Amino acid sequence: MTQFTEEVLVIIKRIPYGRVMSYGQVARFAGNNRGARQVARILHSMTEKYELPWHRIINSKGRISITDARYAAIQRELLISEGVEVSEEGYVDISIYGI
DNA sequence: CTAATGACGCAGA
DNA sequence: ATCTGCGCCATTA
Repeated sequence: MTQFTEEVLVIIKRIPYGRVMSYGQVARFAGNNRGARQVARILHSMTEKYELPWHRIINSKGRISITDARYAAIQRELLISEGVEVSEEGYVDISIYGI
């Protein structure tokens, strides 16, 4: 467990309800402006062990970036259940729901 | 040790 | 909007 990982977990826990952040944004907040990929991998492996709002993390284009269609669908539903508008293609208006 | 991989990001075309 | 190439870096083979 690196310090970066802990920082990332804390940052994600602080994302307010109904808002979203990008991987790169989280990485920068955690002190590593180039750690987007690491953030992605952390979420990929830690989502079931920690109670994290992992669904509030999308890519910088404001789009759901999960390759696994099943999980992508789940994330979309979770966001919608929080009042976030998500298109069929998985797009979110970051100018509204972004940080 | 090298090489491939990927829930990413950004600049170009 | 879509696609490509490059950079990045921990993890895995």
